[in-house]
Amino acid sequence: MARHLSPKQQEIREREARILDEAQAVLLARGASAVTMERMANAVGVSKGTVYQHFSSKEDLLAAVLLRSSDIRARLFERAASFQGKSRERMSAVGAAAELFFALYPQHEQAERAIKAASISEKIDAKRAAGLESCTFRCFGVATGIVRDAIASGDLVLARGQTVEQVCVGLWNLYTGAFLMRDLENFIDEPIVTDPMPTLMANAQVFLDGFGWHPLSSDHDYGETHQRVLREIFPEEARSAGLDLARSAPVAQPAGEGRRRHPD
Amino acid sequence: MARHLSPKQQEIREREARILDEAQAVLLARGASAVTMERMANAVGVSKGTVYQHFSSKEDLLAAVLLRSSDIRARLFERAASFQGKSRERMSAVGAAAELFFALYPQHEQAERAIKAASISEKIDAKRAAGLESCTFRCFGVATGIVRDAIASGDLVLARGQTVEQVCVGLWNLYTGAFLMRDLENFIDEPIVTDPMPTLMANAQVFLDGFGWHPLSSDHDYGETHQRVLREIFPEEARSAGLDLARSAPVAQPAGEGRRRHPD
DNA sequence: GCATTTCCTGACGAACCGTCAATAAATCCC
DNA sequence: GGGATTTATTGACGGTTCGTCAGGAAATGC
Repeated sequence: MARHLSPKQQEIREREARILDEAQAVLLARGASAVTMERMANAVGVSKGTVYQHFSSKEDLLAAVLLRSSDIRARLFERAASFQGKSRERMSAVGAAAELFFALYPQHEQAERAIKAASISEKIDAKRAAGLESCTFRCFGVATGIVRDAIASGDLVLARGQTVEQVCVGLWNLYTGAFLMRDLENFIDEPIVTDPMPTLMANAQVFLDGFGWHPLSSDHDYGETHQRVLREIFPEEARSAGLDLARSAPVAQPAGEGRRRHPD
Repeated sequence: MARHLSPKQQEIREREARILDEAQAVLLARGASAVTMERMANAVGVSKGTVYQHFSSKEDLLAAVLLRSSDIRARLFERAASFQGKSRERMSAVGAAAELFFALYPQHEQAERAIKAASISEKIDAKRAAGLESCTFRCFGVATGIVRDAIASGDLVLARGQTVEQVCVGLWNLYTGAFLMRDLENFIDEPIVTDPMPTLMANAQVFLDGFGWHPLSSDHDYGETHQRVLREIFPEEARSAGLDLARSAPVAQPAGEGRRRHPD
């Protein structure tokens, strides 16, 4: 990595971060269409041309926002995998990491949708595109590693035709589908699930039960594991996310009302 | 419903369908950014202003595309629920409907992403927005009905804290997550799953096994059920989708290569 | 066949993207 | 320090698209 940055280079680098901060904030508050290059320029006190020196296009800027949060997600996953416990507890720790990420970086989904809707991946810097891909692979790598450990230790025995990837893809789909749902519900009046998060966690455990990954959820309190993961691995993050570290087993809630809507 | 349309009204109505056809085709072939109001106007031989008489904005046009396919999806779900068989077979039939829809209307996801990325739901006609919402509820209604039947017949016994909605939301998330993945993979070089469809179907069964929904997949060949559903309920659609009606149990495939990419 | 309503048009203003020649600032080197 | 050279910055500009609307064309009513 490049050490010894000149004052100017230092300033440029820091400005890039400020542009990303601004883009992230606007993305979350007013949607991707409100992220205009001119607005970003004004927000950090430069002209449009200068913003284009950082990002080759609007899509590239959004990709940079996405890359920043994707990297954080990959780090959270990697930290989660270091949890000391049985294989299925470690996988649950990754689930907790996903939940945290979901709470802490709500603009991630927005950015992802905006990029995929508009592009035309040619508009994104090749290095950034490769970085994004690599973040996804790091996440999958963590998950497949845990599944392999589970098989090696005998906690998990895959049935004929089942694969390690299948387990990971299923969990990934379950989570991304739930994250998608959260975002879509900002658009409709009557939410389908009142509180999607506990439902998601419960469903992930059901899915793992379906593979017969031991210990089954009937034999172990994964809600407790989840709390332990938050306390032991992510105390800082859990606090910022406003998660109650004392709450117990997460299950679907009966009912509620008055959910926030898409801000304008 | 309005009967007796004057020739002019007939023409207007038919023109609207042609605009939707064109938008759908362009959406699929070149992405949402290529769907411009002027292009649509030229495609059907009218001026831009006339297109705006049908759709109040570009987002509204895309919402109309989405509504058309959403309605078809709801119909497919409703037909699937009429499959004669055990409760879990009926739920598998809904899964088959989802698969068919997925294959037949690939632009659906594109439209959904484009709308949700840009809007600002205020830009969409209220009636259309309500229609979209209602399609989702019809789909969920089908699913919850089957789950309730399963409980009533004793095929499914929910554990403490589990809810009917949880089952449906889990399946929905699994499917939407997988559909999302298919689209995203058009953007990356090395696909994570070679053939996502069989993996998805297998995972849905794993998920239902996790709830202990009888008969378990170890006691019944749901691949065979799937084929029967295609033959008995959706012969027409399965043929257009190019699905092999003779193929047996769908499971994850080992490997392959040369997948299509985002067309340009 | 004429009055009225309804529909259609394309020019227009506004917003945004991305470029680039001119200008300003930073850096290098003696 | 200061002049030469490299690098960074600016904002006006051309191009595209959105959505509007006054005026003209076509359909409908009587």
